[in-house]
Amino acid sequence: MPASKLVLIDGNSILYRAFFALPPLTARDGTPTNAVYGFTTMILRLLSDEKPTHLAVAFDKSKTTFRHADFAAYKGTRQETPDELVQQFPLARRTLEALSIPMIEIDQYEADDVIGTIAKRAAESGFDVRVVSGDKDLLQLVDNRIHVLLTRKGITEMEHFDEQAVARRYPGLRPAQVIDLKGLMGDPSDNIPGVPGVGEKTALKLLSAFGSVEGVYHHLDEVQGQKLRERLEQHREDAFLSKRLATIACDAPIDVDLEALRYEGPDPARAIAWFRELDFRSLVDKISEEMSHDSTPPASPAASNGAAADWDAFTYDVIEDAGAWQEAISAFSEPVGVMMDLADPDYHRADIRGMAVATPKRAYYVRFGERLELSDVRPWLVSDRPKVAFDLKSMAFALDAHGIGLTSQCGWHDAKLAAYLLNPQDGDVELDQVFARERGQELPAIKEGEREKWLVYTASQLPPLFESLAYTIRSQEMEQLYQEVELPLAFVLAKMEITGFYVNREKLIAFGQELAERIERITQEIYDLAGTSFNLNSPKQLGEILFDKLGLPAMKKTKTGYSTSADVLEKLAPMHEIVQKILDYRLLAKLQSTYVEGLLKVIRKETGRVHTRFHQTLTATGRLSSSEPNLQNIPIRLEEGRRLRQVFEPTYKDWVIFAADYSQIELRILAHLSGDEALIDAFRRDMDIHTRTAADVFEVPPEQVTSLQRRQAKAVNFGIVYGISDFGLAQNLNIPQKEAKRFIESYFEKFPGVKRYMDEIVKQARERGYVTTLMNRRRYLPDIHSRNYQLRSFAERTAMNTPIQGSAADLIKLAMVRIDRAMRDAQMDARMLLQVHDELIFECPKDELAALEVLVRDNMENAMTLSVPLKVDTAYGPTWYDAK
DNA sequence: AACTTCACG
DNA sequence: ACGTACGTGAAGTTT
Repeated sequence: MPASKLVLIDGNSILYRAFFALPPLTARDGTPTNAVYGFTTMILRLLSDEKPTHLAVAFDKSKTTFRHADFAAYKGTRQETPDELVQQFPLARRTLEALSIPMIEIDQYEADDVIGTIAKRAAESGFDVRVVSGDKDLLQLVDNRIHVLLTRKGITEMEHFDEQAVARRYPGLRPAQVIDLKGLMGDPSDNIPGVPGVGEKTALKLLSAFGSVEGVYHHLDEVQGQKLRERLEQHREDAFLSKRLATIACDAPIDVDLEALRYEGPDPARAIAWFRELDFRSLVDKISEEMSHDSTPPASPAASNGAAADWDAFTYDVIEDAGAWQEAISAFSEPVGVMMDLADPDYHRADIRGMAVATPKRAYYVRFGERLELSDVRPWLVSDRPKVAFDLKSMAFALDAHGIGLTSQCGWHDAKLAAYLLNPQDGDVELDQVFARERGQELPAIKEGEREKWLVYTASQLPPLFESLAYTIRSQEMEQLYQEVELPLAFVLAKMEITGFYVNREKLIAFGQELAERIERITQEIYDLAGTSFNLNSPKQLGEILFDKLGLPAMKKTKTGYSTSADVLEKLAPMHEIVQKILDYRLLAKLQSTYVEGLLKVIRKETGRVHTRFHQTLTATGRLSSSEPNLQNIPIRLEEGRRLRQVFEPTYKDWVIFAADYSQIELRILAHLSGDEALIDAFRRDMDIHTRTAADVFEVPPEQVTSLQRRQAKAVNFGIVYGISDFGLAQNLNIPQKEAKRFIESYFEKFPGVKRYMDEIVKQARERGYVTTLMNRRRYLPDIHSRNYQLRSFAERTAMNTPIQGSAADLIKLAMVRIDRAMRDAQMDARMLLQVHDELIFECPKDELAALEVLVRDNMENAMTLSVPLKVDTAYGPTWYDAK
């Protein structure tokens, strides 16, 4: 049994040291945080290095202490504490609260005295004691059980002093003599006088000869040097006063039970939430990481709130009949974690074997079979009893196959959605990553034969996980976004995935055959022109043919060789017949491999439909993405590709495909966010925005805008939304960079509000470390402070783009939730099929078309009230192609 | 697994 | 002097 180890920290001293040692640092609201940051990193370092069993931080309580009664000028030369530091003391206290570290302070005593008193008492009780400070005075406390750690240059580096180390630092000095040393030398920083003319060297010599201040004066006549003797004589009072002032009171009236200082580790959720508030991003990661590695007691992080149950000791009951099920659920009052036991990791083809239902207190595995069917648990699953899942959409999908339709009324929460809102830049994260990051908890690996136990254990941990996440969601004002948008949307998306989109397989195959013939023909033509056959799909081989064999000029290089991208080939097209054919080949090959073959692979035999997956927790901006197949990038720009849309048909004869898309949604949002008068005016007048932009930028009447000018203005508008650069615009328009620069300057002159907004949002990103959307969706931009130009510029463009792109995502998501609800209320048969960022696709019986049009338009246009109107265009037809 | 290219908003 | 447009997914080649 190792001895108990008490670490005592001199809070004031460490905060001062950190404040002066670290460069200015602020939280998003401008509050200075550098001292707290240093203080916190130092404490975290101590926790991992020293592994204390007991811990406390001492603070000075009041400005005056018993020492001022003795000597009014004590610490009289101290500069006023800078305001930036004063502000950080309350933050430091809150930090300690968040880390569950006790604080101690006693009226009329300094932190030193508190530390000295407790240190001595603890040492007597057999503790190993470590005192942490930046103040050398504390060295007087050193003995064989008490060691002192003094900060060195930085803040986390510590010098460890035991008795030998003190003697090395002050040759021949015993710790108890530190006060005598101070008595003779004085200490300008505390305005302790000492004996003038006596410095460290002299004082040490005197003390090695006479042992103490008292000894020195007792043997004053033996002191070498007349001048020194005179000075000592003259300042006898000062010497004794100085020694008294330097002496730490180890008998302060403190009523502290040492056991109350026992340290069980912080509650990671609390710590992380607080560090987030302070914008200590690196510490959020660090604490998650450290805690996930450090699961051994006594520093078990979550032991204090009983959150992290012990895996080895974890037990659960198995429920196999309806009676046991009823009994189990009737006893739950708090939120229950639920994990479905799917037979296949792919939720689109998964069968439900069982279900884990658990809280940290009671845990069950529900096994479905003859005595208990899924339908028996249906009432509970759809009830409003609070339940926490991880990835509700997949659960809703799987349950639908059993006739159980979850809705937003069913009392569910989704920890995955909450985690995504807090850290969208992490992408689609798995359960274990969320536990590690949010709770500092390492989930056990799923071992052979322990699958059920793993599911039940994990389910039991979901409620506390969600509680942490929800706390932070609320503190970041994203509750509405979570409650009213993302959570209900999960059910809408599940339904859309379940519905799927009917694909006419015969048409698709016929289209593929047509493509195959054309590809065959064009391939032969290219080989003839090249004089050799090669792999047309290989940019490397193609580059050799074009640039080496045919001697065409290489315009651009990639990491690995010549670039053969479309924009390069387009420039080369006039120079050789082969180039256009290669472009044509690429177009056809893309359609064939990605769309015809790709789509054929994912048509479900049973339904004749494709069931895309919408990823709700993936993009950094809040958009959805779509995969297997991706139905958000079906060709439209070129007629050749657009024809693919003819294979997407309604499920039933006499139904139609109905499409509704927002007109210029991103520029309208920019108008709203920036408040730019010209832009707002343009939208209020419902003008063609690109023509209006061209008229302003090129200073011609709108009627006289040429098609080239409009095209260029359109590119400028895109550039603005993306976070413009002259280089990017030049590249896009294939014009000189200088000219692009003139366009941009001219744009900002005509739309000064946009310029102001762009400057402001970048500034805000720098100050807060993140940007937000209309619904408070947040994206962190750590690179905004990078010294690397490229990274910093990228972060700045992202700062400009994300509020626009993300707000558009908020808007259409909100519209989807409302449309779904309205369609259900109206008991429509029509179904929402797809979302493509600014448009929604439905299939609809012809006789519902008029009602659907009104319902959809109304909900899309009025999803939010902005300073410009929102405009929606609609269309319908027998196939997706015709809904234009 | 990384790279290139290209489809969409 | 630097070297980019914002957000995605899929296919094919090369390493």
